[in-house]
Amino acid sequence: MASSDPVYLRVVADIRRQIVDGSLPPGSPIPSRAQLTRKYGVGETAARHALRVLTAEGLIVGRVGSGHYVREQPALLPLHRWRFHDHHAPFAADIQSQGTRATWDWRAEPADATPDIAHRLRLDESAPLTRTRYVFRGDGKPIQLTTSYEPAEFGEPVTEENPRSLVARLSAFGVKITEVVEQVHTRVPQPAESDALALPAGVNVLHVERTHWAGDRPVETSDIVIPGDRFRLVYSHPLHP
Amino acid sequence: MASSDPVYLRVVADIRRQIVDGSLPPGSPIPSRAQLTRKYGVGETAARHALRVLTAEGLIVGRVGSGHYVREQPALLPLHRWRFHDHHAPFAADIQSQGTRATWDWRAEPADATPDIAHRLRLDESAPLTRTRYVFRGDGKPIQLTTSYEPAEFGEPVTEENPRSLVARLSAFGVKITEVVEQVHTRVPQPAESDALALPAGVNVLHVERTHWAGDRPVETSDIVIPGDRFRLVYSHPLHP
DNA sequence: CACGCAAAGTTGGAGTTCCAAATCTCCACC
DNA sequence: GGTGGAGATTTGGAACTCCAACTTTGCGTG
Repeated sequence: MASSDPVYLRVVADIRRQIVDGSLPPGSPIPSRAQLTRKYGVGETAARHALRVLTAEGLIVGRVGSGHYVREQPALLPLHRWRFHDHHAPFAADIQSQGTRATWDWRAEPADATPDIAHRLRLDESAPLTRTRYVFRGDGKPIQLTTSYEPAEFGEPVTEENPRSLVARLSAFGVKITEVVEQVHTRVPQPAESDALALPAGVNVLHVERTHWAGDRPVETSDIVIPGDRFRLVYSHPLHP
Repeated sequence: MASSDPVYLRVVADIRRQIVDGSLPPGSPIPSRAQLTRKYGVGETAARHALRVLTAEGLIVGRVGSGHYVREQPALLPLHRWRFHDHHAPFAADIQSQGTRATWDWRAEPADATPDIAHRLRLDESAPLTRTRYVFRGDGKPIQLTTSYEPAEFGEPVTEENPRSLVARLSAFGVKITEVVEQVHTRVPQPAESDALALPAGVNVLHVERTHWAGDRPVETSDIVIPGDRFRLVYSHPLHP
């Protein structure tokens, strides 16, 4: 920590150290702006900026009228991605095993392929699709947003009366799913997602791009958006030599 | 966008919209602070704050003396997590297929188990371990940090003269690896990681916690840290009915 | 003793100003 | 035509200030 770099970084580094090494456990109050200016001999701007940076990093939260506090880090609940793959809502078993009530709703509607989705499903642009948007909830609060796309020719989307899994629905068309591929990356939430998932500042999402394949033909693809501060994805892979 | 919410958010929302809808393609200049104050009729603080927020979101970058520009979003290179599992450096094949030169170095040393690692390897606290730190580079620049832990009893760590894969090394001890489990989450980089990986502001890392199992015994566990803005993890899973 | 209210403290939005360091532009000079 | 330098811009750090909205605390009154 060179003494040459910005003073606000000195404050940030000092508080961050205390948080990560445990001397400031979750819930502890952070000195107020006024106290920081005195304690570190810096101006309001630097104190304020330091608090903002720590907030953006997700280490602390501010409560208007009260103060800043070390953020309670929620436990990272495991989502076992393959274990329940032939389940209508693979996530439900995991969520419920955590003692949380899992619910979800969805809406299917016709849509035209965007360039991205057309590429993922190897279709022509603007090909007719069925788009289904799911909101998965734990104890009523949204915790996963999924948008699923499949070629319109598979007709009958998921309905209240026909809540069968994808594998079951497609087998009615003689299509046998042979492989699932998931691509995971992380990104900043879009405002709508931030809103829907009630994400605190500075929390990224995990974005899973899942594609079901029947042989070498992609038959369904989804975008799955998950709060990055509350879940971890679990993939297991047996080795047979 | 209610007209009641902070003015700086009006600026943020307007610029963000132009970036995501493509009217401001990567590389385009963003109006300067002075121009923003005029254009939106706000004060310096609001203009400055808006630029800071967009920077933290990773949408723009500032260059001192020049201006702010829409950030070039690097392509998300795929890392196929299982395909090369019995490879000394599974990532090398993927990196090289991208036309990038892959290199790596490492240092093995004895260490005592931390509570976390002890739990993951089902050992007693402070049990003796071999800790190996890898730095993987693409064209010389660090792109992946890995720390691997295995019980000290497996002796002989990876050396220059003995660069065999984990599977091969352990089979010499009669230990046959049967399963690999990877747990993926995302988090803010630690300062050291941010430094080593040269991460731009606002970029999270993907953290993969990988454990190799021999039956129901964990025999190796690693923490793998990857820049979240440049890679996506690819997991594929065959379905056999 | 209990209750309510006022005062004090705190966050977050917003404005203004000053400055160092880097960059860019353009013109004058060779 | 090329080169160098001066001046204008721009970012990023920092200071100070004002204010609305909210929370906490503690005191005084019934």
